[in-house]
Amino acid sequence: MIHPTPRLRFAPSPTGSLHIGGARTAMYNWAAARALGGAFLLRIEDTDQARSTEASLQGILDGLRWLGIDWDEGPGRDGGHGPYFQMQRLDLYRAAAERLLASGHAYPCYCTTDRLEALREQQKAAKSSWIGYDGHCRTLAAEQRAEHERRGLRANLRFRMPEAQVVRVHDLIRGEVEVNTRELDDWVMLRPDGVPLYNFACVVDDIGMRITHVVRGEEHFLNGIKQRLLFEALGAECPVYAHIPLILNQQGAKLSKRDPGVMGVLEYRDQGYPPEAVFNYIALLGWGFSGDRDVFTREEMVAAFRIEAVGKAGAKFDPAKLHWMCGEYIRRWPPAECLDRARPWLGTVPAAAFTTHRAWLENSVACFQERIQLLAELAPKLGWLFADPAPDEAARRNLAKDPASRQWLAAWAEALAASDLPPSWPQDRAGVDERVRLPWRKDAPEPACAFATPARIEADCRAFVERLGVKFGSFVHPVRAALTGTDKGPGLFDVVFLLGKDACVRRLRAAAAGV
RNA sequence: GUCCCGGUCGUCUAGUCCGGCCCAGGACCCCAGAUUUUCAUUCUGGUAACACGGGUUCGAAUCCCGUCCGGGAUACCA
Repeated sequence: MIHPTPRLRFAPSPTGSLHIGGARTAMYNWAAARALGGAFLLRIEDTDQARSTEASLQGILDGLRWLGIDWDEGPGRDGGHGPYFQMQRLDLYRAAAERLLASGHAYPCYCTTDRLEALREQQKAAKSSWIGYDGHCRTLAAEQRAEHERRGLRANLRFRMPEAQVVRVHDLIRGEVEVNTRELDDWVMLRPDGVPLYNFACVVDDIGMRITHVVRGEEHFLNGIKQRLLFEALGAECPVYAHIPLILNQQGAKLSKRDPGVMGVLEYRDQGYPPEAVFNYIALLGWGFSGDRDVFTREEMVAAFRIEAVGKAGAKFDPAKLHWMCGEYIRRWPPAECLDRARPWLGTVPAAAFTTHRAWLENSVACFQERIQLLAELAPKLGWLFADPAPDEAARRNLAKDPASRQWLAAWAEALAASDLPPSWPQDRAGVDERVRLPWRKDAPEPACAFATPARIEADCRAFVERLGVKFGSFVHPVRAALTGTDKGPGLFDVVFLLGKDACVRRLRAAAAGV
């Protein structure tokens, strides 16, 4: 037969947030669809009415969009195979159920929940090797059914599984696997109220939506067997299956939203994880780009992705590598982009600075790009730019280390007061930062600037320190402490350049005076 | 219990299909060193793995069997 256009789907139930596992499943389906030149659709499996919520739905859609996983068909994008919400497809399930009832593939079951529960208890208590529905209503005669109906009992519809039949499936991940239907029971397809259960709705929709490949978590492997039989019963061709291994927590069990350190996709967004880093990291959970590369773009992933290349073993989620990945991306951004991206987390930065001191802000951010892994880490590191900082413990130590340092600070304050340092925030820095891009690297060409550049500040400083007759290092530490209130941060001459004359002089004098 | 799947450095993995190029490569983490005014970045180096036992073979991480360990499934959830 002619190969149909590949069509893959991600089919979440809106009963919670999009977590790492779901995101990866969506991503692999998406990447496979793109790689195969097919379509990626989103179907919402909202048949669990008790747990489905609108908020969850929105969260899942937002999470997917944030990661850059877009869908060709689904909510908000009609592709002619909708509706894409299962609760809007009830008549389709009803019709399929009628057919299966007529063909004998399905039968009504009048067993009560109580009886079913008792049955399970009994099977467990007896340490039965087999647990499941006993087929009580499987062979009900027509008159018995009529009798039950007369008494007002409402039936579930069950699928009649073939007895002891070996079903052979080819799974893209697992290869050939045989399962005996003996292991499976007659499962419920449809509730009395017409709401379908997972396996049934899934198959009816996969047929209706022309799905060709199903990529999902391995917890669905046995469902795949049930579904294959249903496809056959409905006279439809079964899609190709790929059951991918689970993502594991630190203990090696299925990753749960309740595991410590594990968050929903949107929480990563809110904490300033770059989406492409999260995407990149998640892709690596069970799949490798190549033997020697871990960092790649979405496009590169699509070009390289093959479902069969996904591993068989579960992967543990490692927050440390995710953080590294985030830093890796942040460092690569141009400062302007970093500033824009970090804007939502820069609430403590005076709003005016974004318009009047844009370039200065970019320079400031640039000085920290190699020092952060999450965008949320930026704001706390920028405080000293706007207000004279109170020295932290390390800074106090550096200030107190050498009693003579107060004289140096005072002396350098006066030297700087007489120098051509750029103006301090919020004074107008008139094109200074446009001309001098930070962080300054010693091999970079010296830019033309009306004010002292980091390179000149350093040269002057070294000469000054030499005249003073002290070790450069001993001089620099208290200065940094006085200027930034801490012992870490960008190169000191970037700091002085960014801070400008007034602020530097003021802080050095204050520190010299022991304030 | 039963069925299914898995098991290469602490972690993610390459290599496994078509045995030799692997006394096992890359990345994260960790450690040491270099650069440096701190931190960070960068660079260099290091520690560290084929779960175990048999078998097949001239030769096995790669093939076969068993054991152990781990995970998943066994719903009127998805």
